[in-house]
Amino acid sequence: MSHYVLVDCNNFYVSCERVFNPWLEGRPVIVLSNNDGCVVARSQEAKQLGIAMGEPFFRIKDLCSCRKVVVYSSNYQLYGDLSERVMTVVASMTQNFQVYSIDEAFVWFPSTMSSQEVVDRCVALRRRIRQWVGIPTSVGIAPSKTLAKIATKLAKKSASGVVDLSCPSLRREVLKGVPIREVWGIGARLEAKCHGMGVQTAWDFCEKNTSLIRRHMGIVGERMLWELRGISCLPLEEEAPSKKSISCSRSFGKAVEDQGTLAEALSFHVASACEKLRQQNSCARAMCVYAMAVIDSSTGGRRCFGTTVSFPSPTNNTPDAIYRAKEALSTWFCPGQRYKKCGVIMIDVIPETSVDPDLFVEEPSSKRRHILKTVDALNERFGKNTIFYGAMGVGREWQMRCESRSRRYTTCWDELAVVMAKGQ
DNA sequence: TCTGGGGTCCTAGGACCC
DNA sequence: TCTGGGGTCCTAGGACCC
Repeated sequence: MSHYVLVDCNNFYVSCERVFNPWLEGRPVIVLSNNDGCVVARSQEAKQLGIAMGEPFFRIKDLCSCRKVVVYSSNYQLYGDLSERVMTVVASMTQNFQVYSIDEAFVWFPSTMSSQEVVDRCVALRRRIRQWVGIPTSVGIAPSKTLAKIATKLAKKSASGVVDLSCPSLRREVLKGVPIREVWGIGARLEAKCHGMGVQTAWDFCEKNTSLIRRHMGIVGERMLWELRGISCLPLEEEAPSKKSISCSRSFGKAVEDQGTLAEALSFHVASACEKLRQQNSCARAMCVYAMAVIDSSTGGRRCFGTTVSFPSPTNNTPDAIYRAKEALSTWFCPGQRYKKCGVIMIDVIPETSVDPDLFVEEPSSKRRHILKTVDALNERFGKNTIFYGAMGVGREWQMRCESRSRRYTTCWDELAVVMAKGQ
């Protein structure tokens, strides 16, 4: 039986902040979503204060100030960079691994390795991530990904930070104590369905008849069943597949009412989306351009405006896409609305290599492609938006709130950490 | 005043084809 | 009298994840 391992960074965003601000250790710390909307990461101390994941910030503002909770806006450049460093360490110590999210990686070890060898490797890996990057992790080991998820959850509460669920009898005891909602893939709806079938714990689920689960929960349910029984159905995906759609959107710091500002914000998102397309060597056949307006501030009622534009030929060309987005905007823009958010979604994304040249559309010359590559390279090297299109605007007053962002210590020359030598 | 952003997979049903 | 069998593609909606 081979071994699936999940390496999960503890309270990742909070841990990133603590790397550069050690005084945050032992204190309640939270990190907010974009636009300082809601809570997306909490330190252990903040969890103990009863602050829930996803809680809107304005509701706990008072609690935070009276309990001295340290509040950060999210700093994705910092988190993204530290995530890459963690993944580099994982890659250096393992053969087969999958980056699953910004703070998680699955690792696979062959059945020729004994459980003890796997545990030893995980302990070493965990120690090295902590020492080289400064991020604490929890590691779970099991015969399937779904069980490894459960093992990792237990590891968060264990002293060693590593939990091995390879032993079937141990697994049985553990699963009896795991509520079905905590199983990977069970959300609110499926939880209710499970309760309806008399399933309360992961173990209850394991004991159900396979065809019954198949009937009620489809192929997804059956896979979960086998995974929980220790038969792996979800393989390691080492190559990140290309995205089939790419979306860029943001809420505004304050409501926007004029077309010019909306056009700037949309151009900004189009530029990000095209950059992402080029990064994965893809083009989009079409693009959805939309904005949301508040129609009733008392209920938060919203109305969505938008259109889908088909490109004459699949593209990842920023200026062309900006032109089309502005054209689209003028078809649905409605004066007097208070827009709260806007964005674009690139759809029908295909590999650049499979774009057939169109006889009737002018081919983007190699010169134009070269310009885009150069822009991307400059922004990669000197920081996001070092150079950008005029259509994206300069002041960008529409940008979201991020009132308490920490410095981008590892990605911005102007924001490096400053170390003072102690005077004599 | 006030609630983020970015994705994936599966299924069912309709349209259409041979 | 009386209407097959097998398949694909597309879309909308549902559910979930971090």
